[in-house]
Amino acid sequence: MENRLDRIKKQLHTASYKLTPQREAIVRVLLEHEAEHLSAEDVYLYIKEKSPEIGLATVYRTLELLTELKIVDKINFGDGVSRYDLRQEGAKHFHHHLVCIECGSVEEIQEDLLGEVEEIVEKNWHFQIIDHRLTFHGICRRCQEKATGGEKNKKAASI
Amino acid sequence: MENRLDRIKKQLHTASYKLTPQREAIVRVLLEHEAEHLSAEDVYLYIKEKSPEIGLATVYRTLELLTELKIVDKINFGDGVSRYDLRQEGAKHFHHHLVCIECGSVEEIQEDLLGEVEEIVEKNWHFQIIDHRLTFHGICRRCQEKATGGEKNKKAASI
DNA sequence: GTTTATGCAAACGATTTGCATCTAC
DNA sequence: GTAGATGCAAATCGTTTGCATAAAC
Repeated sequence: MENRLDRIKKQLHTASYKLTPQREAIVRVLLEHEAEHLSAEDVYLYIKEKSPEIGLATVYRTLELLTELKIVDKINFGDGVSRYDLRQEGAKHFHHHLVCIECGSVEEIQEDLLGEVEEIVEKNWHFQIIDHRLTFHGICRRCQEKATGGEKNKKAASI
Repeated sequence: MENRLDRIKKQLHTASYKLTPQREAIVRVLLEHEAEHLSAEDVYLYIKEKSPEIGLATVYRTLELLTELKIVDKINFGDGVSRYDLRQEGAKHFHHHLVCIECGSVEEIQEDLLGEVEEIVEKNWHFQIIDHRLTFHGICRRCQEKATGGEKNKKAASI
């Protein structure tokens, strides 16, 4: 974990960006909450606990910076908020997501399942693929089990 | 085309929504600009040419309505604007998109290329898929040709 | 006639920006 | 010392909402 932080710091340095405590704090929060899909506001609130003087604008600016450097990926599940996801180290491609339309949970698939599909697209559409976004909308395992158990929970979350 | 409009009108009627001229105008615009990926503002401007008294709020409300009825799909390419795409008649799934990071053009893939991938996901992740969003980011054919100084690549894109 | 839809303007929330101040280098 | 980064507040932009009026049924 410490290694990973250091490597990100080096990336910033290499790209000649200054290493401010705010930037470090933001990266730390992302590392500590890797499984969640934090919005800028989420990151801001986490940091505020320890460093109350940070500004939301700085969070936005830093997240944009990290997106440019391909350290994080900016995703949008259609709810009007951008979320920021640490990219797996060395990952060429963005991972996939499973969004539950019942409970809103988001699961990640790290494997790249699109190899064959991309070959087809590159060949038949003459499109040179650089990255992809794949999200499945459906019912997660927990909600499936809930549904078959008792037909009560109906907290629809439409996208 | 006229048939399609009528069928959509019937869908509205069946769901007991009123058939207002505004709603019809919005559907017409969507039908006339099927290849584009119109934002609410785009739709608004197109309609304004012929019916200047329409309000932007009505456009938003109608597009939301059409999304609920699964007549259109709401997409987001990450530029902060929602776009609305007519769904192919009878399509169970959302079509795929090819977004060019050079020129910003958006191409559509109507075929469903995810059959096998979805089987894998349902089986290995126990996730019941209802719909999907798949977007490839890369370089479109035209921009590739531009980059290589006009290298010819005449193979037909057939499937 | 009742219910639903509309248009307008105001409200809203997420994100961006201008600017004076600060800080990493 | 200087270029770049920050914090704050104000501005911006897409979208939603309240409400009185109008139109579809």
